[in-house]
Amino acid sequence: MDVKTLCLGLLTVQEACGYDLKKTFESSFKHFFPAGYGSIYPALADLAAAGLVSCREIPQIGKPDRKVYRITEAGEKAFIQSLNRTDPQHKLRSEFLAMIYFSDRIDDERLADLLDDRVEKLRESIRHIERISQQHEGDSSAGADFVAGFGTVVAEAAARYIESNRHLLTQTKDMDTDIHINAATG
Amino acid sequence: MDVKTLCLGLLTVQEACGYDLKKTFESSFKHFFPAGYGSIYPALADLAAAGLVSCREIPQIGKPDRKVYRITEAGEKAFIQSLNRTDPQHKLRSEFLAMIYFSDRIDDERLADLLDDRVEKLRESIRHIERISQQHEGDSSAGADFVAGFGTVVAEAAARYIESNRHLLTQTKDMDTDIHINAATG
DNA sequence: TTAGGCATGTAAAGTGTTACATGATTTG
DNA sequence: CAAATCATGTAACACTTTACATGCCTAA
Repeated sequence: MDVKTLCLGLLTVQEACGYDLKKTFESSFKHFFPAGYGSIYPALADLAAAGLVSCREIPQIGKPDRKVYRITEAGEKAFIQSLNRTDPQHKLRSEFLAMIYFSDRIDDERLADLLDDRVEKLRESIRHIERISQQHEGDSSAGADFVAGFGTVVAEAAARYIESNRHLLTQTKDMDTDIHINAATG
Repeated sequence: MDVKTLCLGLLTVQEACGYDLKKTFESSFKHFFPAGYGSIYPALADLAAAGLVSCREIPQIGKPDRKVYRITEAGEKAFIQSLNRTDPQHKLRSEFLAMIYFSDRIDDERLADLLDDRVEKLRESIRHIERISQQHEGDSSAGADFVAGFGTVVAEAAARYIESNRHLLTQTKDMDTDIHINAATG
């Protein structure tokens, strides 16, 4: 399940050009599978070379030709196969948590900024998911809804955890050392 | 904040060889920053070449020499700097969610397996964190505790979300289409 | 007039993953 | 007798990120 396969999957729904796919990545996949032009365009070229998609060039004025990709029968098969073959990974790589692990080496002001920023990014992610869910209102698939809900729930849990436990990290030590596993209900 | 910087950070606490560091990655960082020998050994070599750590070789019988790395003053400085310079990322890349997005193309049996596996991995991760927290009982830093708690809370939220909403993905449709944002407690 | 949207890509650098290669000692 | 632990690393591969390169149209 790399960017290539994901592009193939999106093309099972609708034909699209690289620019379109990038927008879909930005809206629906951003919170769990980010991708930029640098991976999408090469992916499409590879898929075309492998015969899994066909490409039709639409001339435009003042812009590069729009290359519209459409999935082939071989592509459909390959995608279904990849859904059944792959053992899906779920990888987190958090520089944020790595830093916090060393919080005793960070002064309180900087630490507060780090925590504030992270919470703000989580809240922004939640807003983003809400926004796109409203746009797709009604016409979204069960999978899309599930994935959006997952992102919201996990981001909320993370944000609440940070807010409820950040006091444990400040160097002004008081003796309240309980970790609040159950945060206040939002 | 790459593997290199993280190794440097661990060496601010205690001198260690590559093998030791790998164990620390396995125990404390596994759930948010995995790393294997293939990244750790080259990282140590780079750090030594840059003069950020020194290396002392201890001869052993029947094993390769144990290379014990100790941080230098330049290394301490570089680490503190990296804690203040870097804008920390927090990246998720989930093939699992990508697959679920296309759940309407997956048959119910396979889908159930995918969801079961993910929940089991989340629970295993929670048990893992609990286990290592008990081992470090008392002598762990505030940062380490915070990061462990974060992992637990987020994994629990994810597992509960999956359990509470998986019925929405099965193709045997009943008309109950509510997303359960607030899952059952405990 | 400036920012943002539309539309394509390449090239190099950076990083991580996986497989390979070796081998004694201890524990079950 | 098999598996795990200790202990090192390299090499090839995969993949992504970032910067570069181009340029018009539209809306504020």
